[in-house]
Amino acid sequence: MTIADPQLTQLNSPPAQAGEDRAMTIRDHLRDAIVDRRLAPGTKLSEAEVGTLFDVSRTVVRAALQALAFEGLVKSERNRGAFVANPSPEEARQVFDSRRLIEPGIARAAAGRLSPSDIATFRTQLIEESRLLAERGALARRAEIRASGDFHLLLASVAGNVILHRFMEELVARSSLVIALYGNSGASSCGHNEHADILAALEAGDGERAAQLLVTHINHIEADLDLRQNTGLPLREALSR
Amino acid sequence: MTIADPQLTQLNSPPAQAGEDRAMTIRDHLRDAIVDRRLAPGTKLSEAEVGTLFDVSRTVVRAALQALAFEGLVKSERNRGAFVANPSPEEARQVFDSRRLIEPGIARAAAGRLSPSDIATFRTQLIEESRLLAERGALARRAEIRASGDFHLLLASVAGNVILHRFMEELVARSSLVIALYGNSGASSCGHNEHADILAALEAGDGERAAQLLVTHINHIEADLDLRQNTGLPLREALSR
DNA sequence: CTCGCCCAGATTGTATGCAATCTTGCGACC
DNA sequence: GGTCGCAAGATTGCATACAATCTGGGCGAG
Repeated sequence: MTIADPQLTQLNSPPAQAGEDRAMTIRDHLRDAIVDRRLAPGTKLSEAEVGTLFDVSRTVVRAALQALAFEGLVKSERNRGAFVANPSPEEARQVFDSRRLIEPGIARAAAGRLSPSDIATFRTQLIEESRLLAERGALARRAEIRASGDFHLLLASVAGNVILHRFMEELVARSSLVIALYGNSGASSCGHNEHADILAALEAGDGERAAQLLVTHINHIEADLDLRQNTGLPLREALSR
Repeated sequence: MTIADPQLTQLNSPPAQAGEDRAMTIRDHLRDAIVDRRLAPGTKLSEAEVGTLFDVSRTVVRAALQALAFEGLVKSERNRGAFVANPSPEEARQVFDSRRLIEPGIARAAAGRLSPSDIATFRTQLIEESRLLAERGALARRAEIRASGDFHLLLASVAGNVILHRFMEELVARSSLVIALYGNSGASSCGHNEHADILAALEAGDGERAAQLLVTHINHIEADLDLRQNTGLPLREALSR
């Protein structure tokens, strides 16, 4: 354990981690850390530092960072390095606009393909969400945001379109970032039982209603944000970090 | 000019190409070649070979190939290499499903934001399409598919959502691949004057009509494909190449 | 005291070398 | 004659070394 940064624990996975792709493993760890807000927006991700933390060479780190940059979670500047993305209010709006456009269609598609096993998975998911909602503490809060996103990803998965699923993965991840940045509520971001209502509509085969509920749900999430343009200072990530 | 492969011409760009990103340049060249079908689906993209062609090291090539893999234009297999994507009929359907979901929303958004300068750009674009439509030959055909895609990208650009624009870039590129693979028409993929009709609706501020026309347009494109599951043989890219 | 230049340290960009893995052709054995 | 095994070649995965570029501080001129 040569870990210096307490933010990034649970590394050093079993050394015999099957010869799978180490870059993707690092990408996933970093993404989790970003979405969980253990890594604040604007944080510099030095290749050497990340490489040391995961005990790999910069080559592998670069691949992971490139992947995250493609997903929009990391902003990479030439000859300057990679930073955790710091979405502007405008970008935040675009994320939610995109979701309002895509998710209703996903809901309609999912309504016609929901299998009993899917329903079971959804129920498990909702129970987990409730459990986390009841808990207190920053840690549970993180897990809750995460779980809330998983619900939407599950929906996309059921819809059966791999491309849209990937789009949703990106949008959900970026939403987490945005919520972390601009969320100002005590009433936790998602929560409520809107997810349950959506599932109910899906089970009833009413894709149209599920779509409508989803839009409302997304609106609620966005309404909880403070997207006023406080960032009048574009002086290079101005004091963002 | 140390180019061995006649498929890839127009390389060796001006040596003094500003210190910008060489990996992205290579990515763009490869993407053009794929979309133009100068590189057939299934073609192996050896790191060493590509590196030689562009006169860069494998490091840079790897970055370019990784980027293309993210976009879905290249399929990368561990320890085996990168290949031009060979979308299955199912993937092809998902591409068009995705477009039917996203593009109408883009059209509605664009309808409210169309500036006079946008209109001028659209007109130029349409003229270019007509010109290419009139021409004969495989080369003009390529350029026509390309130009047709550009129309849709222009639309996404006008809509003003960067995220959706990137999604559309990916979808349009993959559409070109699909059309190249499964298009069986004499009636060229897009063509018609559906684009002109869509623009007219936009100019009239009738986003709803533009959206409707766009869906019809996409349906026409897809209807021109032969998506029967001829690939009953999943024996690893079976004789695809 | 302020402004500007310049140099040193740090960080990223790229090339290359070596190890690991896959492919393929040949030969031995059944 | 066919099948399995194996070894050589080729290709990718990864690490490291070096070059290019940026950042920040110190020094000198005005």
